[in-house]
Amino acid sequence: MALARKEEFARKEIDLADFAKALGHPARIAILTVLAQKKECICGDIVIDLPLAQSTVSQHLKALKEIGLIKGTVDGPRSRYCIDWKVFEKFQRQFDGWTSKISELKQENTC
Amino acid sequence: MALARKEEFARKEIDLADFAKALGHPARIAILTVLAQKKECICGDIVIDLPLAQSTVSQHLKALKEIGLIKGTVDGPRSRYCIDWKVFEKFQRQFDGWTSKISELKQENTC
DNA sequence: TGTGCTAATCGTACAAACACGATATACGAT
DNA sequence: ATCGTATATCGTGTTTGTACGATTAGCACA
Repeated sequence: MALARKEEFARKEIDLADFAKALGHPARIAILTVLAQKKECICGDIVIDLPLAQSTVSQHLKALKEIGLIKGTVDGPRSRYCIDWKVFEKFQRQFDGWTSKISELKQENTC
Repeated sequence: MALARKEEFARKEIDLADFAKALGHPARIAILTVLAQKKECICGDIVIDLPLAQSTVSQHLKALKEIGLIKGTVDGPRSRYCIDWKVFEKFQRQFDGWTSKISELKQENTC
């Protein structure tokens, strides 16, 4: 990233990009999908489902947690994760807003 | 990426992640937004709008082109770019499909 | 044929992402 | 107290992304 020009963009663009970036790896897509379909989602269950080492999965979980898409609680010796639907839906609305905005602006193009 | 375990995920997950990744930088969000609102979008116009060097913008354009979200044509000494709405909408549908799928599976969670 | 413009590509530097094994931590059970 | 299990974190190597200046390539026009 050399010198993170990122900050010079509009807040909206940065937020949207961060959300997209969080979904920008198949492992994280897979994790969210797994989390959605299990009621009690323990870290180990996810590790089994993915073709990755435990430590790598842990990293992806951390990334999703940092952006707020998932929450985690400690339950004895294990960790339970779940999607934070409030955050998820916020991002979804934001994304929808952006796509419908640019779709409205859509013009017949010249190329 | 060490050794690109990426290939071991499902095609659907990879496609979705690639799309998200393409949107995973504010510059590329900004580029698409600009492209949507101009009929004749010349590379130079985009460069002026962004806080980045010409060569860097060119790289981002290339990335968007590679995944198919935009098309480019040469027009004399300049380059014209536009969104490939067919591709854009394809990805949008894919994303919608995924979000509604996981929303349906949504359970009251335990954490 | 040369000049001037636009945009792509090259080379480079640095930062971040990805992946793993090894280790540390935290807890339950014995 | 000890052991076993589950998960997080650390250290490390490799790859990819981001950014820039410099150069190249293409085209229009004098």
